[in-house]
Amino acid sequence: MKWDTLEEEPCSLARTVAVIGDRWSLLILRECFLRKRRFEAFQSSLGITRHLLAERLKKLVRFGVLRRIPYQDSPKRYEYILTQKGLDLYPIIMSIVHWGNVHMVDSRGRPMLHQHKNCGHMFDPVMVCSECGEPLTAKAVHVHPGPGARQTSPVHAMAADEPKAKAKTGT
Amino acid sequence: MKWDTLEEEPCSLARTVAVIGDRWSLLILRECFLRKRRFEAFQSSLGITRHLLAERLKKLVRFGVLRRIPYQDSPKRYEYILTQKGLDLYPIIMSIVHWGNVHMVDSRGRPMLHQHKNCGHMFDPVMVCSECGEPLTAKAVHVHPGPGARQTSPVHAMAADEPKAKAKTGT
DNA sequence: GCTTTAAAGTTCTATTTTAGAACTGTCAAT
DNA sequence: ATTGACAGTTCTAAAATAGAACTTTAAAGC
Repeated sequence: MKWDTLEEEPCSLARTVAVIGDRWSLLILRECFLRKRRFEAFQSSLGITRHLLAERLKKLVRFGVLRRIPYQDSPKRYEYILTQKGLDLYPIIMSIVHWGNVHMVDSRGRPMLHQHKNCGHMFDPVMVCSECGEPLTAKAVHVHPGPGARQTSPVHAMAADEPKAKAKTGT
Repeated sequence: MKWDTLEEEPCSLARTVAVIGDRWSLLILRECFLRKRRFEAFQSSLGITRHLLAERLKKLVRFGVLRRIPYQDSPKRYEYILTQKGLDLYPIIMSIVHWGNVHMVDSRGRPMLHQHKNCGHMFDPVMVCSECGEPLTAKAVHVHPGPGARQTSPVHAMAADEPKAKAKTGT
């Protein structure tokens, strides 16, 4: 499986991974959510090579996660800001941070705390069911193929109840 | 920044990315949450090279996300199952899937639907505040340095207002 | 008994990606 | 006239990945 085919897989996880599933993209997005917007700012705080940074920014813009906006004209200069599509990545970012908070902290404690402006409290993110509001666990969820599920050749589907099918050796 | 230093950054996102921040790890985890457990099963449904699969599985075991358990003795055979630490990745996986459902679907619709066993409904995951229960958005969250924040030079944690510090280019 | 098959890896080379550093072009300030 | 900031681009060396073949242990088929 190559990077460009990933994006076309009948799997929402694979498609999202095609956009943000590499270390640098996620770190760049962290900076974006911390209000960083400029090439130099990303580069110096991440230590990413300029070459890769340019490439990743282009990719994020191409996928509509960031928008490239001129902020001065003399020498044309641009900054990168999150689109709504990009802002919608917030639950992903927060759940990644939360897992790190719970499972990867050292003795000194959390590097960062989050305060909810609405209620004023320090909080953790919790993922709940849109219908009943209960916290979600893997075991409490049943997976069904949706309308966009693969139904072409019998080659590897990724639905929950995949039979034994596939063995991509046969085409 | 190298992969191994990433794990030691004073940032929960970076530390988590050190564990699961590459395309194959995330796809392997998808399979784990879909009840796949064996080397051959991962390999044939993902099309990952055997070499990389072996390496990624080792890494996930090393970080305590998967446990390697023998399921027969004659020729020793092992399978990989999620630990509690691994199961705790569920919100990350689900929010990735959800973003793909919202922003990366084609005309055919979602590849997969999720049903909550507790309430019986098809649902979407929603991330809420642990304190007030309201849905979270990036703009409604204020970030503070925590006890584990970087404290070497002047305060700059990777909080919202990092100056330019650490310009690796000089002085 | 001999060959094939299966699982779970390991080993090998060719190709692609990434790291690290230097270079480019445009303007403002010194 | 020179320096510095910004947003990149270009180059080579080093690292990671793809793709395929090979290994080991033991059961199954002939």
